Amino acid sequence: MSQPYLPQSISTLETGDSPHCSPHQELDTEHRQDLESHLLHPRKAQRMAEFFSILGDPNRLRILSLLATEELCVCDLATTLELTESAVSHQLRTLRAHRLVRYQKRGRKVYYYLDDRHILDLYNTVAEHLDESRE
Amino acid sequence: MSQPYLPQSISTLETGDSPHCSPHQELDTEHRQDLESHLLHPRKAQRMAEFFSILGDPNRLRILSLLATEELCVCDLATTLELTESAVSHQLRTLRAHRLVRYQKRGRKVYYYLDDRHILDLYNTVAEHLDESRE
DNA sequence: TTCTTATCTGAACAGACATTCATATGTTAG
DNA sequence: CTAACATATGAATGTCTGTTCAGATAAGAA
Repeated sequence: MSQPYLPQSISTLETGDSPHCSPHQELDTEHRQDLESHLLHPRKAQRMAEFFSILGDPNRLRILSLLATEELCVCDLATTLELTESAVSHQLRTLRAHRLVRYQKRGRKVYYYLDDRHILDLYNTVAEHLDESRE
Repeated sequence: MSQPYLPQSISTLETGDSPHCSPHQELDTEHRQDLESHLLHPRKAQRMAEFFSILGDPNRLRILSLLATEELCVCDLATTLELTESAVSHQLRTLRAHRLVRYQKRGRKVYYYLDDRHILDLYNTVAEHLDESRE
């Protein structure tokens, strides 16, 4: 269905000799509609971006790496990561708000655990990706 | 091998009645070493975070969504996304620097295309994830 | 009750970052 | 050559965000 994204596909793009970006002569209507059908809707783009942004912090990733094995309380996370308990709590708040983690109170401690195994899939996919692209 | 991450695993954590976070009585050495063996190394955490951060911008995601179908020049991207060509160029610079896209000059235009199909996998995984978690 | 402990929260500060604007580079057409 | 076009780049600006600090809340211990 969809064209390959490699350079060889250039030929499928240029449907003639007319350049696209002339002042008032843009993409022909047909091609333009085709393009926009593949374009990510702003709302979904926003939600996906927010999701990726949450994983875009080293300390949040390290928290998740620990919670991937077992649930932990704030203080254990803080000591293991060598971070302030406040900093960890703030990060957990973010992770909680976006449903990446859940928590369960036991006594005066609060144990956090991963909410969704999908996170682990993503986590592993990227880890592998980075391993492949050297170092 | 690894423990499940669900609340039920609490019992496997507490190896006794001694709380973890007492002032000077932290995690017992054995458990601490076990934890740290699963902890993401700061360097790798940093690299993974940078990678996720790149996907953490709506306009970059929209650019990628278009390049997923076919390669495009800066001006076509700009008009389709209704962004300044300068803004698009800056974003492409970022995507280029982190090897998410490549480019090929043809005449005075520069055509960009995805560098790696892994990006699409990630993209789709998250898209599905967000679809599942309602809306 | 009072005193710790564990966590949370809001404000404030600093750093990162996306866009805009102006300008520079490079390419094709005339 | 010059003019128009496509893209790249640097500085400046406004916004977002992660941490720290101080204080609040809550729960067990004495």
